[in-house]
Amino acid sequence: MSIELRHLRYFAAVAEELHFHRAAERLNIAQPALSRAIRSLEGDLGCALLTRTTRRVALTDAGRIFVKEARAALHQVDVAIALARDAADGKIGHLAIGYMDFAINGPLPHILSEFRIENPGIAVELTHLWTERQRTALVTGEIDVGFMIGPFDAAGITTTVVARENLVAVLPEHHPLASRDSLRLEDLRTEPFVLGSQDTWGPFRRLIGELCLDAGFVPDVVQESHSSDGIFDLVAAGMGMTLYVETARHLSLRGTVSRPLTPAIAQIETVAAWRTDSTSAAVHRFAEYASRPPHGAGHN
Amino acid sequence: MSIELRHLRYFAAVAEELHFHRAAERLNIAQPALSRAIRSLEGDLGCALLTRTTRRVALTDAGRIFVKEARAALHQVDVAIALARDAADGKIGHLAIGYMDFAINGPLPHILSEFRIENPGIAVELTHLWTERQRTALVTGEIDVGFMIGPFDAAGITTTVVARENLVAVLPEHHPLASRDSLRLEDLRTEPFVLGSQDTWGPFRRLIGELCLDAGFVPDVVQESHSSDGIFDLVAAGMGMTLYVETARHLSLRGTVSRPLTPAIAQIETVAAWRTDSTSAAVHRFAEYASRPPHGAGHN
DNA sequence: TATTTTGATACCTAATTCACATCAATTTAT
DNA sequence: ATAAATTGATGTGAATTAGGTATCAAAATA
Repeated sequence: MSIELRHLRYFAAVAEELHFHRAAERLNIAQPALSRAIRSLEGDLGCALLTRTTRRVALTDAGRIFVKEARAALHQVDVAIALARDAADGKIGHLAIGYMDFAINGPLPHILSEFRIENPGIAVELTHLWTERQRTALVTGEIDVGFMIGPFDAAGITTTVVARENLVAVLPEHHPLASRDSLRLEDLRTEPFVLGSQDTWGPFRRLIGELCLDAGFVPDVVQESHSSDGIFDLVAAGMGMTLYVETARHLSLRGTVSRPLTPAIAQIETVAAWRTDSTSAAVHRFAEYASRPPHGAGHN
Repeated sequence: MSIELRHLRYFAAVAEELHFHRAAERLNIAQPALSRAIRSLEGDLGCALLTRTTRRVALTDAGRIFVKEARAALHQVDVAIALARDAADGKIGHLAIGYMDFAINGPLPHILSEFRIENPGIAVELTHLWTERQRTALVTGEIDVGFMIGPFDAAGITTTVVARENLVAVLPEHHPLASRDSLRLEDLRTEPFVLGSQDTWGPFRRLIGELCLDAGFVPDVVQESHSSDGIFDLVAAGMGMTLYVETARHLSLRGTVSRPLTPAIAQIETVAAWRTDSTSAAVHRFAEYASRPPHGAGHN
């Protein structure tokens, strides 16, 4: 009735052997079945592909062109099959990742570079999103994986902690307190603060607020910024000081210095999160990398 | 057992509708058959293409990639079918044409240009071959169509006359006889002749020989050349004169002049020839053009 | 003239595909 | 909360079809 891949496979074999018996042997079928299949194919096409005398088989012009195109079609099917399997194995695919500042300045680059080297077939797309925004992005499928401040509880979302860091105070380079090796939170009672904006840095702002309250004061926020860079620039400009995660040490080359807070009053968690019911093998594969204990530059 | 186009067609429909019942309707089959076919496809692939709840159907990553590739495969099959049919109709194909000098200086360009304009899908390959050589080339399939001096009789070869021309005498520009409007063959009795070489211009040489003998002399051949250009160059250089078909008038801009032979003692036939049993639709199509009566510049 | 080669045909069997009826799970409506 | 509707999966029997064996017919070869 209609043309199937079987017909193409059979015809390709006949076109190569130019001999029904040998072609049938190669296809592991009997010669009459092959003869009939080819005739049926010709019938469906409405044109002859072969000229057969009882002694010789030859391709017609149409046959010559058809084998070429049919082979291409068969190859394309093989490609489709191979790619589907690779995709199922998570060898190829697409991954939309959302991240916030602590992640990109912390564990994310390392996780990402390892992942990309070992999974070159997976295209990764990075989007900067504040923690709260990632919640909806995960649910809508806008992103497959999110990196945000923990703890992060949401129905149907699985998380794993990728970093657990102490806080540091970040001060202008020439600030009086910069001469000390470490600081207590209470020492900052009267200092002007530069912090992330309330709307985009919600969870971290709330955390800072609680810690300061525990230390017996309300921070005097003199400036806000949406970005880490903005905050550091303001600190460097002497507008005030800020609290950040340890990793900020790496960034202390812009007129700021960072000093550990002692005692270690809080551990800031950065978590990776993805939909628990995700069918994406790429996500599962990535989740493994995110769940590995941090290597090297960790702090213990 | 093995993946067939049916599976791809079915899956493409499901992937578009994301609904088994609607997809089945579009495919004109019942829903259970579709469900089973897709499961069988997934089994063959060894991976899931769809996630189905009882209420919702969604593509997996593998499914997303597989539809794309499967669609490409289906398209390639359609292309194969369309091209095979076009080839059978002679809309596309390949044509190897052999020609000798009279043809390329005569009717061939016109036939060819009409043919190529109206059959842009057929690739034409031209080969210069002397008449005798075309006989074997036709049989071996080296060429599909030949243009040569007629009559041309060979088993299994069909011919059609594409030109029937009178002879002209071609003289050096300043030759005494050039002053006359027309010449009789007898006038050339004592002239030196430049003719095509015996081995490659066999039929024409024999013809000239017979005509001269009828006129009561044997031509004094002082020079030979394999090519028309070579002959004309030798004539222009004053080595002698030659006989050629009328069409040579078009070429009389190289120090030669041509004068009709009167009375018209011979009609030189140029014929097109092809294998009678040719399966090539391109050949049949071309044969139509060759068999059309010559237009325009003909002589009657 | 006999033999071999090779594709086509006849006939039968086995596998596959499909449709109908039905089920089970889930969502929607009342 | 319960009934109804939606939707994909499953069971079963029927029909189509692909394949195998035996055989034929034509052409080349000895």
